[in-house]
Amino acid sequence: MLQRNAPSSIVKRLPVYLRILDNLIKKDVEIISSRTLSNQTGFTAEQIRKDLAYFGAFGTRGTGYNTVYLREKLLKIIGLDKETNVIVLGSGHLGNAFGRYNIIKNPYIRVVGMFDVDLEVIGKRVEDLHIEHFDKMSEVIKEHNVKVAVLTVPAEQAQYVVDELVKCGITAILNFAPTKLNVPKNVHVHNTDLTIELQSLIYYSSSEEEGIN
Amino acid sequence: MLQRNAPSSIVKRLPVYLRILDNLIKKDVEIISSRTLSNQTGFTAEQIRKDLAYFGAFGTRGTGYNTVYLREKLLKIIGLDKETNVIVLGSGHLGNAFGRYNIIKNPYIRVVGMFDVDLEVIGKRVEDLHIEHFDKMSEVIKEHNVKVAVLTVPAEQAQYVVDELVKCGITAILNFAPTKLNVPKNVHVHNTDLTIELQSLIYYSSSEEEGIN
DNA sequence: CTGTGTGAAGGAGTTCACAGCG
DNA sequence: CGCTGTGAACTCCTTCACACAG
Repeated sequence: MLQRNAPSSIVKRLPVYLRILDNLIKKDVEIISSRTLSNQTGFTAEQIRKDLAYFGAFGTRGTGYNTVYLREKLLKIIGLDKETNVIVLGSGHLGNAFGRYNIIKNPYIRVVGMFDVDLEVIGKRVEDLHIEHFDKMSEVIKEHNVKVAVLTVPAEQAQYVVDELVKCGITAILNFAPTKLNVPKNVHVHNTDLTIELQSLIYYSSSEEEGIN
Repeated sequence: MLQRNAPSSIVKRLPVYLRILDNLIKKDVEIISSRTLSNQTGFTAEQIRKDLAYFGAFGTRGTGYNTVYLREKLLKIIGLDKETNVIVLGSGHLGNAFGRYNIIKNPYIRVVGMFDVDLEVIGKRVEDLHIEHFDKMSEVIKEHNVKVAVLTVPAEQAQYVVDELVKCGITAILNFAPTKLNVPKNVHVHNTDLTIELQSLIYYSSSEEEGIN
């Protein structure tokens, strides 16, 4: 049942459900229907039911989903039922933002290291962390059994850093560097390229304008 | 030919091609084949050809694509042939990172305003900008004919800010706030939620581990 | 009688295979 | 002969329609 090969189209929606459940539980809502979830997510109710049903029958017919129960199931499915340690590579503006970002204050996810090569920033404090030299990376990865890394180094250094990460046993990388990373098949990379996001958005921003080239 | 309703699956790849072309042109490469582009992007060669052919026949059979010519076509298709002005809402860590990010040093895109409500940060300098109060937003949007906004405010304020943006004529929003935005159909929203990215990545990070619940 | 769970239909996007042009 | 351009096949995902359980 709890495979790790669910369609990515489903996987990327699971955290959305999780967040909404967190909010609902905070407001002491005990039951939620797929229709209400639909309103809050923008996904269709059928799709939400299919997504959840993919992992098992978590709802009650005629009633809906128990928020607390569903949340626990989702945590387990995603792998957030136990704390996940993460490291951040690169302490530029983006890495820094990431190290301080709310994400991190998420109870499930903990940043256990930030690394850079710039001697000027090494030793500086970001929240309760000190920026360390890349050299220390493998040590920290072993110590905290880290499997997930956030990559915010310049494009030119990205592949080198990734090769090191892979050697250290990292299996999932959130890549902000504007370049294609080559990794073994067992390593997952999510690319989040701000330039690309913005540029593809610009395509849509000029809808009303001229038609022909 | 130059519609604004190309499949989003294609649109999101266009900026990737553009970046590679920029790099190639910098190295004085004049011709590129879909196969080589495939190696550099990870997309299949067929897909690349389909993508480009969607907008017209830009290549030369038996040879490949002229880098400079293709780049110009892509710029026009995306809408980057003329400078695009952008504003950033929220000057927290992420907004700040964005305001300073390379993106911005992209010749096509210019950040013409950063806004916040926190009196402590208003007036501060980010690169060559001063953070201004939200009140000034509509003025700046009109002055620079801004259509694109980057939203990095807290989730609770996001919808309010978006409603204002829409009133001012913004048609495309890059949303980093972890919440669903309600907008008219003619406004495009791209959601980039760092928590969600990271959480869905964690799903894949634990692939080797236990199987059943 | 409400809302979930799900087979079946439909649609979108990708891959295949090859025709067409330089 | 090489590489683009493209119909056709295929795969994946979403939507529809409804059976089914509380």
